[in-house]
Amino acid sequence: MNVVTVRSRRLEYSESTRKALVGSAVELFTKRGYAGTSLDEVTKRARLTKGALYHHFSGKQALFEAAFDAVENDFMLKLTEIVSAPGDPWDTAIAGLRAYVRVCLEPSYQRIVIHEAPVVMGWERWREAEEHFSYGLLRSTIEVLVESGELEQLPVETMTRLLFGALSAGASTIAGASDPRKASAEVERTIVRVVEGLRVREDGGGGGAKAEEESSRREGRRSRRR
Amino acid sequence: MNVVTVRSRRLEYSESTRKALVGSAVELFTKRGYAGTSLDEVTKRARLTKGALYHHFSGKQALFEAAFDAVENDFMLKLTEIVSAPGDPWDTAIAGLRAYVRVCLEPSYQRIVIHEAPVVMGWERWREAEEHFSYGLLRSTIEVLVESGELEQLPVETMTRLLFGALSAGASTIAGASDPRKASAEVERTIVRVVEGLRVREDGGGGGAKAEEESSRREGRRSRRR
DNA sequence: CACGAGTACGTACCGTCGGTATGTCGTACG
DNA sequence: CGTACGACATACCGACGGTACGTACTCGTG
Repeated sequence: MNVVTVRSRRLEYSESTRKALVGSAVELFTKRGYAGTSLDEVTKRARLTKGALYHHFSGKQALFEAAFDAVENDFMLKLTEIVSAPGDPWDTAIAGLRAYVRVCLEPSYQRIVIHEAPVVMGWERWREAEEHFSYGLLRSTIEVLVESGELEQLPVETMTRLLFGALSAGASTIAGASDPRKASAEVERTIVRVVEGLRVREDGGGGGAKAEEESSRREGRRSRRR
Repeated sequence: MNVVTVRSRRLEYSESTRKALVGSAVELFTKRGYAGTSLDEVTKRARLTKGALYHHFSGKQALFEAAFDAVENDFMLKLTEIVSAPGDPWDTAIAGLRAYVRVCLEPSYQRIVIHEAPVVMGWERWREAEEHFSYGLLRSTIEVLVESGELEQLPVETMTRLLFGALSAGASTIAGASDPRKASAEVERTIVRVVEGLRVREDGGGGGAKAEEESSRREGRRSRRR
């Protein structure tokens, strides 16, 4: 039984055209946005026709989602290896934050993932997709920090959302700034400061007082939610 | 020269149809989004035709911006009076935060202002428009807090952007949650905690200052505790 | 009151674009 | 070597944004 079937030439061609379509879509969606991009443009740029497009994708939305996945996969590889690197969890998390801010400078990520996707795919579906990418990454990072006692005991889900929103806004700020380098530095500094504001302050006798004060938020710790 | 011209009957009619169009647009944009709403639908719902629409607005975008302005004006009135109320700046700011979270529960604000507007109007134009509304409000609030020494000395512009992003994300979270009331409470608590993390730590003894801060419902806390 | 002017719409139409139906060509396979 | 199927191309449809033009009504003026 030949488990590994010989890659036929047909499949190779097919995959190639598919990649061409997605690549073209990423470029055009980045440049002109979803509504501003016509499928004829996409196929023309890929030296194909709508027939090819509708053979590989069920429609414009599906093409967009493919482009979305492509962009996400592209950028998330670097981030995962940064975040999952060994070392002090706090430091690696901060490093991840900085790296993410840099990722957000990429126009394709900026426009497709952050701006257009929630509208095109619908907010719910976008959130669902993001679970596998940057959002999930941020979430797991926060989870680790909370469980290791570095971060304040707050609902992880909510905290992730808020931080994610702040990061996205920071990304937009940088991308739209007249001096991106300066903006990038400011965003980095501010976001790091925000996160440090959420850090548990271990001070001599603070531990006891804090344990008392956390009485109302026990659930955030245990419940895995759903 | 008659500065106060007599309101002619025609102008009254005209204004009425204009309002009908905007109202219809707000409803439909909220329900089906920008792309999912056809102008024929909008005009039909307002018992008019495209002729009327294109007489009052230059196109679909302009209609959307009118709807955007209407929604913003509607909700920002309450917020401004909350934020500009006399009293301890910190407390009123926190109250404003809470109020804003509640505003974000409104579907029209959620969809039109937060989600669709940046894509439809373009991010730059959206930001510019927001200067006159919620964004500007948040910014001036933060400015006051920084100048009064309550908040950490960070770039006001950047801090506003990040906080605004966090708030928007919180709004989205609430709107998309299966239990909006619970989500709303969590978002409120978390965002308040984030802001308090940015508060200047006036301490004799490290973080001990936050010992009794748990309830966040201390109204009469105007003692600056220097 | 007559009347011209201009505004506030309605109607018919055009171009574009997403999507579909159908044709065609090459490759794998018996 | 024929045939079945996958990988496209081509032609076309309907919906929708936008435009051109026609019309009725209002308002100022003599």
